Amino acid sequence: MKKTTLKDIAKALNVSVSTVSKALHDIPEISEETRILIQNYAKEKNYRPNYNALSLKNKRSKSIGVIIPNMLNYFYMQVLQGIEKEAASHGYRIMTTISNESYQKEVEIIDMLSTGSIDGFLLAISKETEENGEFSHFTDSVKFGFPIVMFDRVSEHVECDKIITDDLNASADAVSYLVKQGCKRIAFVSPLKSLSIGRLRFEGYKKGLEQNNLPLDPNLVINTNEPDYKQYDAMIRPLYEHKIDGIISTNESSALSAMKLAKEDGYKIPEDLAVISFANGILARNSHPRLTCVSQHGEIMGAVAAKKLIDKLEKRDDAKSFATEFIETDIVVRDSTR
Amino acid sequence: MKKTTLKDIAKALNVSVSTVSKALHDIPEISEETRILIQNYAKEKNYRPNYNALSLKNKRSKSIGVIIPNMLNYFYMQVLQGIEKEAASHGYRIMTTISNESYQKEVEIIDMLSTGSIDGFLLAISKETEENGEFSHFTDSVKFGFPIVMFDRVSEHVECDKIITDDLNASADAVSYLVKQGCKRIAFVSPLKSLSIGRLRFEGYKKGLEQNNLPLDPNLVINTNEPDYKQYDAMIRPLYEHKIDGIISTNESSALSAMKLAKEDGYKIPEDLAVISFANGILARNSHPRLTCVSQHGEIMGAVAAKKLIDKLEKRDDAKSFATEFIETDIVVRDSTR
DNA sequence: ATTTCATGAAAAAAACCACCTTAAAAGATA
DNA sequence: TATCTTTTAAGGTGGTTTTTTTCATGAAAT
Repeated sequence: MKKTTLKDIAKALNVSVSTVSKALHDIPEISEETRILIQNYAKEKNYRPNYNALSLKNKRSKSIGVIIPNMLNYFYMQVLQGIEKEAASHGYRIMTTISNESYQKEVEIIDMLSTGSIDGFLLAISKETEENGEFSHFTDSVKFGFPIVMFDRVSEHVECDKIITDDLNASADAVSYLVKQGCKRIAFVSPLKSLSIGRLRFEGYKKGLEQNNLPLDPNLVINTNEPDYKQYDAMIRPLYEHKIDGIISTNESSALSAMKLAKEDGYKIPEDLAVISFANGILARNSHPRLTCVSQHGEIMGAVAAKKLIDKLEKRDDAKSFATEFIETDIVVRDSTR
Repeated sequence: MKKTTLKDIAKALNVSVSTVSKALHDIPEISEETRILIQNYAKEKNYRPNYNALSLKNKRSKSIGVIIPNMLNYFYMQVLQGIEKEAASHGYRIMTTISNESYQKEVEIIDMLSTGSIDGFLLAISKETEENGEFSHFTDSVKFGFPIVMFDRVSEHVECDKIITDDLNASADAVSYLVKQGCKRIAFVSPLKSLSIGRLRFEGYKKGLEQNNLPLDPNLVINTNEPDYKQYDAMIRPLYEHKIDGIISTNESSALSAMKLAKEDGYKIPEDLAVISFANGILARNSHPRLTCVSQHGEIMGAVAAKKLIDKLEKRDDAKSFATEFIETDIVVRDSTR
């Protein structure tokens, strides 16, 4: 079976193509009689306009390109879900791609999608790109009329809208939260040193200590770039020789590693050691004890980012001015803190 | 800045549009000199043919529509990752959508994408659709020339290619594995009663018992439809009054619930109770004890499904004949079994 | 009362979007 | 003149939009 086109309808009803088009758009120059006739027939044949023809004519595809660094990440999946829902509710479809943390892949994706397939990008910068500081593929894309809204992992070197977690303050708040629990020697554990989020969370940690008149002890800081598990354990273990009573970790699995090692060293959680972690994913809900988290609201971040891009595409938002929006965090208290 | 079109190049070099097109396609009837000139200019201007124009002309978009019931599912994300990689390697892009387990959403998605946006579908059937047995949107789609390859959750009522886990035999194998560990009273715990995978795993459980000459004790079977956590705990708890020594669960969180309750009842894992679960996700790797799993190779499933669809689209595969392919499972041994 | 012509509605035709294909024409060479 | 190369022009993809054409009506003129 073949999809019905305007031409098919025109031929069947013995009218011209333009008459059909106008009738379906309720344009008044078509007589009531003809219009009803055409509309009924179109409905009967389940007519749907061809998307490619529309895109070609309108110079916009009502599609959004999404670049995710890594799909096996609960937070990004929440963001993606938020994007998909928001986009769908505005009649946009999304093309999902994975950069796999590779700069080269990012370049290829942008090149491949900048051909009328999409109207703009939603993306989180890959690790490699963030490390090598090469952002011209993004700025070029914007120059060629494909607006970008970055989420979570952003760069100050690209002029575009950005939606991020207020990592700095969230981190500082986490410190304050632990202090209220009575913690005095709070460690910071992060494998995200080279990412902007890693830096901000570390800054927030320092700010939090300062706000609470606690000293910054370098012995209590593990700030590194994704080591393998064994290395990581070896780095974390010495912490426990410093009588710590609180840990802030920038991701879930760090927190789990730290808790595992702490238990081996005889710490009781949360009595001797309170643990709070960024990223409120599946692990946090299912760990023993269940993790207290700085919850990042990925779905909201995705929805906000999508909305922002769509506003830009539909000119409800000034194309020349860019804003950075912060998504609030919550502390979800579970069993790893008192 | 504006994207370069064939017309732009033609005007700039003072030749006709078709000359440019032919030159870029290395068609021999264009002179060496002209060809080089045009190709260089095109490269310089970073010319890319417009996707919509191509799709319109060729009546194919080189895009695949993917319908996932739920994004916050590690297994489906592995599948999606496999799909994306395989598709990208063949020059296909994917449009990712979420049915959110809803029949209505599924219908809308198919309707929205069957407009030239995509050439075919990769999908896992939503729970609601599987329950109400209404599949005409799928069969219609196939009739209208949009082939479907189903993965994981499939239906025997739709004629199309299917890629599934060999759930029945995987489940039977899991029983045999536990029996080899010395288990004699093996329980089956599943919240997926109404899904085809749930049924098959239960069949496999029964087959496995039979193969090992063990009786089927209804007291050892919890087969239900997604209860809430508390209900579920209440259903599982009575198991431990029946002196079970093994558990097969059809999903990770069931296994974790069961292990939690078992520990509360004084069972030691894996000494008193061996636990094996379907779905080899993040939870399994991070639980205490770490879960032995029937690993499903989601990425392979995605890649195989994508390959199958692309073969069909490019007529390397007979459009009229449909096959069901099984993806092998492995048992990944961790600490919840001996 | 008949013809003429303006008016306006309704419908059809044509142009355009960017690209590809193919048939035809032009030009060069033998 | 015939043959071969190179270029041009036309037509098609499905839709929207602008321009043209058609046709009926009614008023004014004969």
